Amino acid sequence: MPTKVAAAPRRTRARRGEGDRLREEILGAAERLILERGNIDAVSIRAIADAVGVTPPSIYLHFADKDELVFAVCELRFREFRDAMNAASGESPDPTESLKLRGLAYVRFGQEHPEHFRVLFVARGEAEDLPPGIVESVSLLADTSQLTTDDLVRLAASPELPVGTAAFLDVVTAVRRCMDAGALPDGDPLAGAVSHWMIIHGYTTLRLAKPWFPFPPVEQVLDDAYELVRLRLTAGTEG
Amino acid sequence: MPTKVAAAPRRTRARRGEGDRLREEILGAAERLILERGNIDAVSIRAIADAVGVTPPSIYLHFADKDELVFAVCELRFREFRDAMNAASGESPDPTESLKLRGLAYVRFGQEHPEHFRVLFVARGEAEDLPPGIVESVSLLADTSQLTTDDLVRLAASPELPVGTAAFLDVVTAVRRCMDAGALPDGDPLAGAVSHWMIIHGYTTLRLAKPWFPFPPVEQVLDDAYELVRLRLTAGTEG
DNA sequence: TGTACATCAGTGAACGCGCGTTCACTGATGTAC
DNA sequence: TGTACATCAGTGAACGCGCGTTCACTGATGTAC
Repeated sequence: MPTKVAAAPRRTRARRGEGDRLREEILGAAERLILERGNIDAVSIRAIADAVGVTPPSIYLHFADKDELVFAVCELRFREFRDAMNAASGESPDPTESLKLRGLAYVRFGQEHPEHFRVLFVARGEAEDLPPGIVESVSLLADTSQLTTDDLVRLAASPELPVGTAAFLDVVTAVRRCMDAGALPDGDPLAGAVSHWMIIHGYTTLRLAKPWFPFPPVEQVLDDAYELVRLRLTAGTEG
Repeated sequence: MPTKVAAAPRRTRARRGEGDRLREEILGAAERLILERGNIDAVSIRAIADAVGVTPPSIYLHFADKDELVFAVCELRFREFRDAMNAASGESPDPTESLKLRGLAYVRFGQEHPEHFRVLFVARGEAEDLPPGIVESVSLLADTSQLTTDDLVRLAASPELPVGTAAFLDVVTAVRRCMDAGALPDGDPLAGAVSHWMIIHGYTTLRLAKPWFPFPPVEQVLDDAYELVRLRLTAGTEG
């Protein structure tokens, strides 16, 4: 597995105080390379340095080691992912349509950035190396069903929240809005959001893994996902 | 990432004509090592040879290269996976219960053999390197809705079918049985099976990727999956 | 029954490679006087 | 305005490592006569 990459022309040296410029360029190149190649292990420090037009040791001026660099890239991409979801969601004033557009954006993100998607949602989660702050933010999910829509919006906007949790809270809020509008029955919006996530995620990952399989069109899955949320909200209030 | 493994005691040499014995041992060790470590790339030829108690070149007596070995392991494990599904499914005479048990076995398989699961269902599917025979078997799925339950059973039993396709046909058959028993409405059992697969797969992969997240208990997901299948069968006959 | 020989399951040493990371350094840029 | 100097963004060469794979070989096992 060769890791050669068209080397960028030697870049001009940053001026004093502009050291962060290289940091940004490294992040950009790493992101691009991860996207191009399949595996994150297949992207080497050397390849990243080459792409930026710099020597490998320069990377260590900005990141302690490879893990720190990979983590930084993920954070960045997770933020972009969340923004994409919210942008798609905002394209319709109708909460039902808005939730479906959110699902559509999820599927599209997986299709268009399969490697970043893999890093964000598929890479094995180790119990030992939890993202910082995730434990607190999860315990906070415990009683979202008591919160109003405004509470949820405020919560999702907290800057100290891990971006993954915030992105999930956006979905909870979207479900909650459907309930507010009377489009979905009252119930626990978190349970509904989880159901939505599961089926959309299943569809996205299976399409990536088995591209030859005759999966149904995305519109049908979005409709099914919506009805599944209804099902869960109803079942939840019954039980 | 060290790849050292407790080396097995030097094994006794196979007798003439028993060359396949080593082949089996290699497959067993490879399977075990893939299961232990996360990544399949993290399992080296050397580690496998060590675990078997043999030198690395011996591997090449039985497999052309590493890819061929990995493929053989997957085939083997896919068969075990399918057997596990069918065994679980057979534990109840009730078709509804049987379908749910099948889903439960899927989730359990993912939980208990996360790395094999990853290899079978998560690894990126490249359009160029399709498993042999998959194209024919997929085109064969086109009109399963016309087939009787017996037809489906016979089809799934065809020995020349790729084991993945066969395992999926087992699910189609399970859905079809629910229709036969009147537990589910008439419709396209293939569409129902895909829906079932999507949500169960989504649940399984998300639990693996985000072990800290408060996902609902598996029983609830199995119930939801069943109702989702009903939803799809109904929607399919309407549209 | 004894022996020469072909077969075949493995061995041992080495190959070239790309990797992450370290270390001593260089030379342009800005600052103090 | 001119110069000595500290700062800092990088460089270049090398480290030790594990990898997949190759190649010439060895020595036990079975077979033919």
